[in-house]
Amino acid sequence: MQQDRADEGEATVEPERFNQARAAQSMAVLEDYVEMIGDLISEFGEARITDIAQRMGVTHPTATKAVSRLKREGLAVSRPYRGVFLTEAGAELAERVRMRHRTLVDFLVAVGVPAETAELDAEGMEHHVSDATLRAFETYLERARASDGPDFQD
Amino acid sequence: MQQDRADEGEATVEPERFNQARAAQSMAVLEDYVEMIGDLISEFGEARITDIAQRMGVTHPTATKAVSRLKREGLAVSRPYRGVFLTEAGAELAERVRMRHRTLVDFLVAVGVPAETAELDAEGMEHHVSDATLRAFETYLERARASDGPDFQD
DNA sequence: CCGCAAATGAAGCCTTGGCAACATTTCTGT
DNA sequence: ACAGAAATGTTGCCAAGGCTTCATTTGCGG
Repeated sequence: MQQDRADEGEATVEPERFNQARAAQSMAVLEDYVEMIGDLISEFGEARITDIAQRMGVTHPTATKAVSRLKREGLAVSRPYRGVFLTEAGAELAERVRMRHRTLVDFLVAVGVPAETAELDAEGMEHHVSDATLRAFETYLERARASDGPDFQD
Repeated sequence: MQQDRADEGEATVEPERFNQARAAQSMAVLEDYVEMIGDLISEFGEARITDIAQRMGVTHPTATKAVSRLKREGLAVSRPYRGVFLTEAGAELAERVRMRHRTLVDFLVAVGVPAETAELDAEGMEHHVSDATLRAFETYLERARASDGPDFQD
């Protein structure tokens, strides 16, 4: 293919950016479910389809489908008419997701985002926060806490 | 429905969070395309399907379908075998998206995220940044610039 | 002005993630 | 112990956003 116009140098790397964002997006739902299942297990010892569906704000067939995918990906296990449980990989992912979520929310609040908004935005943003960025947030939080930021309300 | 367990108070609002994230997600692709089309129009005076596809990192039928959706949503116009153009609403959205993207990247860099990473992460994150959060970022940037941040490497 | 390559369109397929409707299994209370 | 309710599973539908393959239109060079 010859593009006599669209190759100002960046056009070559540009697509990669979007592909990466799309990849992150495909993990997003899995992450949400895994985290939610982890929460339910912590609270009740098991995660029932009904509870998952309710908390995720979807109908139960949707939750079932998601769980199937989790099982296929080796993140969860379950038997018919029984609760859903996380595999080791699933539990690990859940923990990572939970920590990332917490860090992001704390960070947003620290830079002046209202707590409620931070919670809402974090839900969507978190899946796109890379390790490098997360580390930057953590560093920022440490410094902010150390220097007791002027207008930080933590 | 009666759930004797899953109503610790927060279970009622929880789903809303996810619904909102899902809604944002559904706009994400549109936003990307609109911004990209805006870029192409700025550069070449029109946006050709081929160029759009190339920059988005997708095949041309995918780009065509996306443009169809944009047209349906009243964000773009086009005639068969001709370039794609933005409606007023589309141009407005493109501008908003572009500014939000820029603010987010600047902000990330300001808090210590490496420039390249910031660019990559922003691509996914931006679609979930609410106006309130964006304002907080802007405020932060203003202050940081004013006080010439102590340990910020800008 | 005509042919051929490039660009665009059209059709059909896949997966994901929603949904509703219906079938089946568990569980619970009498 | 059993009937009805609740939970779960199954099936089939839809739209979005990918893809490939094939048809058509543009537009350029000879």
